[in-house]
Amino acid sequence: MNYATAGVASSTVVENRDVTIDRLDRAEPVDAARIVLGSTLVVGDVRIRIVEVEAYGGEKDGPWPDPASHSYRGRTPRNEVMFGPAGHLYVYRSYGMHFCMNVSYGPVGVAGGVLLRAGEVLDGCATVQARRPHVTRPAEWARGPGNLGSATGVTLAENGAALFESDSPVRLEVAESDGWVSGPRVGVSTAADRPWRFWIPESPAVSAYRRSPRAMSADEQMG
DNA sequence: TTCATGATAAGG
DNA sequence: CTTATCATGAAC
Repeated sequence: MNYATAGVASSTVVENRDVTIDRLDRAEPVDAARIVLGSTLVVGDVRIRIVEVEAYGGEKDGPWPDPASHSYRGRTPRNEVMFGPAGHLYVYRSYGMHFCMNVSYGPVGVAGGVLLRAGEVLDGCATVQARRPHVTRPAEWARGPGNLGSATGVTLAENGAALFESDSPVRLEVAESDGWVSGPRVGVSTAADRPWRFWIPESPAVSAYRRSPRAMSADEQMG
């Protein structure tokens, strides 16, 4: 895929809460995605290193119009969290059966979210294995956004959780990733070629790229 | 490679 | 009411 670009990050230091929230509040979509990539998601005794994310923008009239975003057509009960303060968890039910997680970014009133697509289970393996009894390979426990939701046990009950508060049921510990790659987003039927998917190339938990069958290719658009 | 699954939201 | 969607696992 010729969309791929790459970069190298600077450190592996875990940032403090206020710095992280401030960075997310001011972030553009691709900045927000790079902040979240490489961080550790903590739910109970389960710790998962996020190795694949996608940036989603917001409203048609906002700073990052994105027809593939749930918030493109305005505020609804489902996407409310995307419009709230940065650093909160937006959980949605995908295709009626899976729970997928996003990290909100941008100032209050401006919608934005980073979809968590895959991760490596660092701790709580027994808990995850119990939730995913038919999956034996650890690399596949949290590969794909629906599987990540399944591995963590997160549901709509955790929607809106403050990811940087110590008493939150879902938390995020931000650290810089060693390196990253970007390419087109998965599964979206519009703006599919926008290179807003980011992943850590050496990770075995990165999900396979699967373009939406409804997404028009660049060639088709040209006629 | 295609299909069933089935909540949420938009459009007729 | 009908159709599309930030997906997955199983069937073909």
